[in-house]
Amino acid sequence: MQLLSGPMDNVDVARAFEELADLLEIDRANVFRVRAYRTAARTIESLGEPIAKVAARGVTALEELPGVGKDLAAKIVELLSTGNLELRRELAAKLPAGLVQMMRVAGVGPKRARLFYDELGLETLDALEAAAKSGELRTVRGIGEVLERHILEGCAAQHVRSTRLRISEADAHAAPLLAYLKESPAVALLDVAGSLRRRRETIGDLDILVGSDEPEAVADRFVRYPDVTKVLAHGTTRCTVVLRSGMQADLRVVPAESYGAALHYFTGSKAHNIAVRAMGVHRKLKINEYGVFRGTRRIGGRTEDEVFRAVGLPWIPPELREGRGEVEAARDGKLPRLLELIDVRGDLHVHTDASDGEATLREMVLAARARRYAYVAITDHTKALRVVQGLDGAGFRRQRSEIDALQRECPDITILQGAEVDILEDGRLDLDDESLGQLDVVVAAVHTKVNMPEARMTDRVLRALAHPRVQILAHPTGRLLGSREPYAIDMAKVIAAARDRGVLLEINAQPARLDLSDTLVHMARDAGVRLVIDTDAHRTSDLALMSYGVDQARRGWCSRADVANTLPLAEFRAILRGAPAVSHSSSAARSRSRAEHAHAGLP
DNA sequence: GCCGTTTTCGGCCCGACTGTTTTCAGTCG
Repeated sequence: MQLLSGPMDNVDVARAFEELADLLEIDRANVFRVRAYRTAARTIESLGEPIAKVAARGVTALEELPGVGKDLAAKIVELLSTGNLELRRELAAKLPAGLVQMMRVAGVGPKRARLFYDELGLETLDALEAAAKSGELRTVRGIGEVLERHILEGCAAQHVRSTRLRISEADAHAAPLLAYLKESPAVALLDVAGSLRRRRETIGDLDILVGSDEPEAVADRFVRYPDVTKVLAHGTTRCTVVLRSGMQADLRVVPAESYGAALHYFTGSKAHNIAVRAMGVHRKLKINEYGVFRGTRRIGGRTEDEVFRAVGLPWIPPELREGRGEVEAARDGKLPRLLELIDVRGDLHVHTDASDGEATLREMVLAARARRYAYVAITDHTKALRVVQGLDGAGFRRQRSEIDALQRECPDITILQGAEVDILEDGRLDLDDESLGQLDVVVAAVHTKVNMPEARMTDRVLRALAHPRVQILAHPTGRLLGSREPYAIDMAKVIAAARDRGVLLEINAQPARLDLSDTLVHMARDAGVRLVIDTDAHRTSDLALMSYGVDQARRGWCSRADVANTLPLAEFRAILRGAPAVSHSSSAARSRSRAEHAHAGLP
């Protein structure tokens, strides 16, 4: 952690607490004290609003956060006001920062890092690597030839730090592995668990659960999977391997009567499991991956539902299991009824080869129709985006007549003409008002000059939202997972402006974007902002990405009512900002009505 | 360091695997 010039955000505060937890662990502090710092770090990182805002409401507001008490609330205030912590300075004075780096090496935890420092004086990762190479490490009690080799490999891996994969990539790796396991007659039950089942936007490793009476046979088949490059652990109920992609995969095998308990346990998250098990403790129950036990008697665990029921809860969808209040909401009967893919009736952000799409207007519309959508908005780029050959006013007028012709051919889906209008550097729109007025849907987005300071970027977007024709703000933070951080922008202000002006905020379903993030979705929903889920499709196959957007909306606690493109067309148009009181063109109205009946499965 | 449907003190989720030593500590999830 460094002293920061600007104010600390939630991630900065969470990282500071995590680092403190590492240092305390090396310092042999009480394990529960260490855990308290980690719990608070998770709470803050997944908070729906800036921690500074909570702090501004007073120290009591901080203490109301789960896992934050008097002491940690004071430390948050200290961090926000000074950028550092007295405790951290004290620990740093006696423990080199390199010890925290050493803990990142697989096989090195707090105990060994401390041992290497105390006995060999190792202070950095490089020193650890050198000691492993020279054989010096083996003079430490508990370190043999094998651990020395593992640590050496771990040091090398630090230099090519493996990153988390996008969820779509993890899906692509998981599917063939699951199919391979399913071929074995020993595999009775099979599910992916972990963060992939919770549908997190990025995935660190694959967790696979099998129900079987022949665990050894399943484990043996798993480690023989052709894509396995390394076996890290090979036990009877648990195996860990590294796949050719560099991704780690864990297998756990349990008997069928334990399957639900194991699925719950391995789905996580850790914070969620701790919350559920704590409820079990109150009821004098022991919950582990083998079942729910009262004393030695198993009282449940064949299904997940039995686990939840044992502690008096309804089943909680995996997407909500992040320890962000879902257990309390379930207890109070306040879980949202999450939307589903089948609820989506249209896609409102679709490109064609008129700008940077790969398919023609006709191909995209037919592909949308094949998904049984009631409506689709064609939203090509405007001309300021030079790299993609956007359209100007004349271009959109030409496209309108093409759309009208195609609409006559395809009465069972309503084709809306829209645009993804560039928000210029000063917040003006890249299309004249008259042309904007001709469009059915106006989607606005920032694409250029993405490195502006926060105040200017925020003003820029707020000015665009103030334009009466802007109806949807696309990929609001501009992030690209793994390659570009979100713009510096005050999303609390953007959300408030969207609410006040009736602008819809997009959940962009592209797996590299998933923008808004789950916590921002939650924050927007709480503020009463309506969302739309769009694929930003540039080819027909992209329309299938809608499921990733739905996953993200579910992680943000959205029900159908929170997402505008679950509405029938007439209702969707009615909530669009600046919508006319009565619908125009009678032929369009007729075709809309037919399309909606088709979607609802009516004659 | 947090927290309260038994508690303001005394708990805190729970187990598997590995490498090492020879009964277990450390790490990991």
